[in-house]
Amino acid sequence: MATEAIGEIWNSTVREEMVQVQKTRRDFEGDFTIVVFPLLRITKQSPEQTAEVLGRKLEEMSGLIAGTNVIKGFLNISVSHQYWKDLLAGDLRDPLYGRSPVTEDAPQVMIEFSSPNTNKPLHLGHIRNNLLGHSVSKIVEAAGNRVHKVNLVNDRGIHICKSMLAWKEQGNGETPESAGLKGDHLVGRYYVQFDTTYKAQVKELVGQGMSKEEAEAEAPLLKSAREMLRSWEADDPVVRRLWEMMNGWVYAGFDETYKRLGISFHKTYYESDTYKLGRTIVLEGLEKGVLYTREDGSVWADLEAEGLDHKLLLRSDGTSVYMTQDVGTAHQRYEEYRFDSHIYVVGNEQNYHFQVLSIVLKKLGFPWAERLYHLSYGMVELPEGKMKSREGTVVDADDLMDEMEATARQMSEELGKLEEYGEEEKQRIYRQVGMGALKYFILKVDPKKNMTFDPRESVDFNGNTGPFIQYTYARIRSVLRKGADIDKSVASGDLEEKEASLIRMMYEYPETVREAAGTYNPSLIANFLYELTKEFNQFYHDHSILSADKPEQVSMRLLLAEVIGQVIESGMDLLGIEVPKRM
RNA sequence: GGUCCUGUAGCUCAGUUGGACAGAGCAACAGCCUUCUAAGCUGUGGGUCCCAGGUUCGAAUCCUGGCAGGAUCACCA
Repeated sequence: MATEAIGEIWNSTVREEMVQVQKTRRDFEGDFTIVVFPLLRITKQSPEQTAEVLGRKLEEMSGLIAGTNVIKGFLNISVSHQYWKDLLAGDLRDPLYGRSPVTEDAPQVMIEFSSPNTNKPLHLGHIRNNLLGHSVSKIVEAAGNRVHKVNLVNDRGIHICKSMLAWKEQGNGETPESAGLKGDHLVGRYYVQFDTTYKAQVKELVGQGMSKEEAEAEAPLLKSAREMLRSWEADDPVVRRLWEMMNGWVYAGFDETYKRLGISFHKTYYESDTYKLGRTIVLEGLEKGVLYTREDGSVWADLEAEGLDHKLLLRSDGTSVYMTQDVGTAHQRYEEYRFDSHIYVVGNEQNYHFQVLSIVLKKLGFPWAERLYHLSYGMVELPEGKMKSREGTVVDADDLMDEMEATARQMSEELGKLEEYGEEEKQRIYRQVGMGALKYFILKVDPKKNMTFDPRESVDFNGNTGPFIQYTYARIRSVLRKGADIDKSVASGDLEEKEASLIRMMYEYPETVREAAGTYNPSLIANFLYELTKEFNQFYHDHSILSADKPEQVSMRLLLAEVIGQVIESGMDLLGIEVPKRM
């Protein structure tokens, strides 16, 4: 509309992007602002004049505009309160507001996340991965795509053999039941056990005069692990049985952790099934001349034209490497799903890998290579530095969740809330609040950034946190319970500025969801929710809802509260966070 | 050394396609619970947006060059 107005006044055509419409900043009056600086070349007038003239024209043209004001080169437009009221009584009441329907022929998005190793329990880094993957799946789905969540379990290899070996030699038949431990923790313990014994052996060999490198390669324990891997690959039934048993323990443990985190997958792939994939494709590429062979028989891709190095694709013994497998699984998944895009949620330490993967697939002639997207996230660091499993400085996922819930309980008891509720309901609320704090803390940060996590202080329950948003939601539920018999359909009181501002904020929700889906960035939604919640809290503080002056005003404010509750619920759902009805 | 990412208040982080005096929370200090939940609200203090150039009416944002931190460059996954 603004473009038309400009056309009429100054008799020239302007392109859409020359007219910048944005949200008016808080300290100025108005809802939307047009920045007129780009238009000056057309208008040949001062910024103030241009804005004045344009403002008057727009007021004439549209009944929705209640007024305009000009400050420097900024034309602030106030939208009529009637417009906001209509929005409140209309679109905003839809529980699916902000979400696009997923149709039969909607684009298909495949998203791979979690991807754990079966030799140790999940830690804080995995939590970030899992939460991101889960939330992005929800967001992408809310934007109208068909989403397939998949997990690729790294269940084979020398590292798995290490814990198997340690258990075999020193485990005395211990099981999760006999040890009273989650299976993944038990297996993780043997992985550490291996490392300890291995280091002792290396030290001893060095003491006997061996060089460190030599000792590391010659330590009998490592040799046994290699031997075990060979037996595994040769399908040795004894080794396979041990492998299946111990992996079974780990899966049971992971399932528990996943359940607690609230995440799930449509399909799980296992590397033991896929590790040979990709070989055929690579050999075809070799025939086509896209790849080359070295003297020893190994197969390589030359990526120097792309500014990268040479990359190994098949070992000299003809076996696959990680890259080869990923080429294979991507191909397999494309054949299976014909995905329109494929997101890999993997830490930024693998940026190079995914850069290469995409190039190699393109070289091999797959047009869908461009549809792969690496959602790369930063590391989670502790105040004292990086987490190192060998130094015991990892934050275990299960322990962390325990702590969060315990803190939620302690907090709640100190505040003396929930006293009249049953133990079961209390438990549920502690869980929701504790997990809400954890999830929100991680998701509110831009994925690509490294973040520091202080288990003692960082995860707070005040301020820009999950519990703050949950708390606001609980208050909304409370006021709705008390006003349950008030008719919300007669909502027609006058809108105060703060109320209009809340509606305007919600007006931006759908765009925020779209943007978050386009950039795979849940933090946009988290920060949006915080802004909205904070604004509502302020409103709630100095405006009474149930005892407003006029009945229609009570009705309107209740409706407003209800709608905000819905948006919070919807947004938190996209983050994978539950909202308690009371807390 | 090559490539990629990051650098904003004491700390943890926001900052929309370049726009108005750079924002929150935590921490510190001062207030507010007989009234819909005080996990809340109000106020005060706190900034060379890493540095230097450039583009622009306008730069935390874009470009170039530095500096600092992180990741990565395996016949590991």
